Amino acid sequence: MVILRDAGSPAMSAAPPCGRQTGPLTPARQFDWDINDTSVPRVSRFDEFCEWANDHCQFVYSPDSEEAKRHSSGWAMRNTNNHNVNILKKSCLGVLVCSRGEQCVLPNGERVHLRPAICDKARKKQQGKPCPNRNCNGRLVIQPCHGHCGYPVTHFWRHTEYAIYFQAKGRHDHPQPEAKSTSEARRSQVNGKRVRGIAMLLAGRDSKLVKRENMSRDLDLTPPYMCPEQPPPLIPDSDKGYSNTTCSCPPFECICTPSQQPALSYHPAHHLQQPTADFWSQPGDQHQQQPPSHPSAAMDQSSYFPSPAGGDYQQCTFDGNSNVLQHHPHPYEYPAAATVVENDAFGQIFQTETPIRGSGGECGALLAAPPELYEPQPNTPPTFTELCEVKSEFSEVVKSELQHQQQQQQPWGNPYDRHYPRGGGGGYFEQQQQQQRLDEPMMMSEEDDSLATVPSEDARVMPHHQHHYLAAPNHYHHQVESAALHHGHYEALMGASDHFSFHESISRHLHH
DNA sequence: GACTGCGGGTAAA
DNA sequence: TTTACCCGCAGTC
Ligand SMILES: [Zn+2]
Ligand SMILES: [Zn+2]
Repeated sequence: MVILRDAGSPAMSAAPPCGRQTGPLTPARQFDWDINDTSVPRVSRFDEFCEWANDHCQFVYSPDSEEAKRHSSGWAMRNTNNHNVNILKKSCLGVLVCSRGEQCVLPNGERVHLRPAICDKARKKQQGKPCPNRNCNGRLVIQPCHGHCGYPVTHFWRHTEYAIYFQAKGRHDHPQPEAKSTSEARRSQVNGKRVRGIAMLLAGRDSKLVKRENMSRDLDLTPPYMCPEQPPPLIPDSDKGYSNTTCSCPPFECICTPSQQPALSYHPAHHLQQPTADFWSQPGDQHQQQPPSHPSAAMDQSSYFPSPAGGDYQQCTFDGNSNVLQHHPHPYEYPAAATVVENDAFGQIFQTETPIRGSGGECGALLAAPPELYEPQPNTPPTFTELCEVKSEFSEVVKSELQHQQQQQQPWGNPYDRHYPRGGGGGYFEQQQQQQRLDEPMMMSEEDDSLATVPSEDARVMPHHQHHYLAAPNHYHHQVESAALHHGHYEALMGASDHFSFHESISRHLHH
């Protein structure tokens, strides 16, 4: 069954640079679907893959999109157990920055924004290592993400036979980490190759990002086209009982107003491109659930894909762990994705003639480290091997120095931690935190589980452990000329606020 | 070794 | 009950 939407519908799609699609720009975007919906709309055109999705946004990718199949993202997203095999949830790990913060400036004026390792073990190793900026004696620390109501931004991925649905919740309150391709390139180049674009690397930028940013500028894309500050809420206000200037942010159900938007918000060139939903598909007669009562969803509401999550809308949800499965003919699993080739970044990375060694001393404090480690060697840009050796050698030095600092009651802290000593702080928790830094690099996040919320009613319908991905034919792709679907679902955010207490898990770790 | 996805489990609200 | 997080496993690269 194919349901055409009015071509002139207010729901017409916008055409941001990321997830680009043809169509007029429309300031008001609305989301016609939610990742948790019982059914999601079929679309006739897909979004271009958006590597730096930010803010509350949604995309529908082709099932053939390698990036989408890999659930890749420029942000460092780690898997989260939401106890729902049909919807993959990932949460942001933030960015690896220098503990000296603003004081640490690379020769090219950029700052160190490394990509946190997804693996906990690897991430632990990263933290506390000396800042790769030769002019700096800071250490690498994680700047956690608080972009989703104080919690890390979350990404949700859902696969159907016909498309891959993506939904992001939250706006990153930290700089972009280096792109994955950059990080991978660096790892693969650790053995000996001379690194020319080190500043670029350390700043966490690659050609793709730069390219996108440039594209963004060229297109003069500004909110609301990129990321509306106040896009329509996913759930009609009337349904949730909020005014349209508020949001619901569980578990606090905060009432945010536009003025409460965090001042610090990073807007990569991301885009709220929505695919054109030409019709709503009906995969079968099962689970005909009432579709969302979106004003914009003026279509046959009986033709939806059943949702693996089932149930109704939830906004700013943090996922439950109900075991919800198959309720839907196209479970989440799919064949292993093919390798994604991202080589242009690599090429460009090593073209910049910016040695890591700078001339100045932007970062003043000295560290009890072997002087040679920091001694300027103006004519010999370091290789990554050197860099890693330095890191490695220095890690022990750092460790002992940290212990010394602790003894001296002058622990170094992560200025990005919510419990970073500010003013007169220094309570029990903070002391514990400091201890944690010394004994064991802080494990920032692990798999958090959450799920794209799964209403329990529908949850029980799904059998457990059926992981079959049905190859997605593209046959519907050209069936209908577009009407549009788009959106701009957005939930007002609290953003990164100091009033949020630091993660309980950290505290748990501290007690060990 | 690192990334990725899965999933059993805990704790707190 | 919901949600965030812990932790281990297995497959892959
Ligand atoms: Zn630094
Ligand atoms: Zn983030």
